[in-house]
Amino acid sequence: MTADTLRAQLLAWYDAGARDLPWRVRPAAQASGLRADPYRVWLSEVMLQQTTVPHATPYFLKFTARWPSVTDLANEDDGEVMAAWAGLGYYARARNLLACARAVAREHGGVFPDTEEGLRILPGLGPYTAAAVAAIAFDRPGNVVDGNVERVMARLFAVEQPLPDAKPELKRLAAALVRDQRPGDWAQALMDLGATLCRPKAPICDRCPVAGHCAALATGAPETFPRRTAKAERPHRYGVAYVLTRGEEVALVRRPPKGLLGGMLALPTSDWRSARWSDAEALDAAPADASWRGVGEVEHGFTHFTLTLQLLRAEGEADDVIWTARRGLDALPSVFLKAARAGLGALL
DNA sequence: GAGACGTGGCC
DNA sequence: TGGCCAAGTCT
Repeated sequence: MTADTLRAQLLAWYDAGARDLPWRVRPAAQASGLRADPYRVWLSEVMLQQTTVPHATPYFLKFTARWPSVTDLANEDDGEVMAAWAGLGYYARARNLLACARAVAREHGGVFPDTEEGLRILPGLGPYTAAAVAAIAFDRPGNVVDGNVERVMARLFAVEQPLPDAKPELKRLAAALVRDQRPGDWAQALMDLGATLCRPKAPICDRCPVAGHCAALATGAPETFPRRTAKAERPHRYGVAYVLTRGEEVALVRRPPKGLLGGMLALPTSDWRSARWSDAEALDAAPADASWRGVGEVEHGFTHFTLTLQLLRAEGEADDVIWTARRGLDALPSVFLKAARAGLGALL
């Protein structure tokens, strides 16, 4: 059958050239009985949600060196894990990571459930991650569908319906290719194809092992798949960030546990709104009575809005802040690291 | 179920 | 340079 031919071609390509990634056990090694560690598979999958391999890899190495097992992670303090995650983004992932590790440690004796259904209940494991961990770590057949797989399906079958409406159809097409044989390798082969050859822009079709099956290639413009509906434009917001120093230390605050940058350390800020802040308004919202002076601004793009942070700097005292040495600033999310650097640099 | 939720790289 | 994009989940 065509589907089985396609599978055989893609798996052969994967066997010959699977990427060597720190959390992966390559097919040849699996043949000698080596299996992937569920903890490492889970950790990598969570870090890779909406995140590129180059960005996630150093974090994965840092986490596994510091917390070699899920129990080690479960026993760590929240602040330490949030600080280690700083810069990776989507911080709800870090909060759920800890909640999941503690659930596995407390309710499952430190052993991950070995089925998709069992995994799906854990915090931070949605349909994709539960299926991926079940397939990769436990060799459970399942339909592992992420953005790569959606793109590959949209191209193989030249799906005209635009994303995100096409998601159910793409998932159905992917399901029709799943078999009981080598489910983990199949999932990773599909994702490797999407990441290396069947890329969003400039796909490398002349090296694709399944180009002969690709309806999008046959149209002459494979890169135009998947179709997408136009996105709404991002609004702009303004806020004031306060860089308060006491000698070599900087005043930080802990953000509320939910919402944007929830649970992370931050510079004190005003509210964020659609209008720029006047000097008087900015002084009014300051966390301390001090000789504030403007030291410029920084701009930062979030997923759903663009933020301009007007920077005010002063030397002084304040209550309810966390005084932090400059070295500790690497626990800040990128937006505040950028603001802190700009504000402190202005003082030199 | 539509919107919230980060970041850095690329062209 | 600014919009697009990357191994999604939660509410």
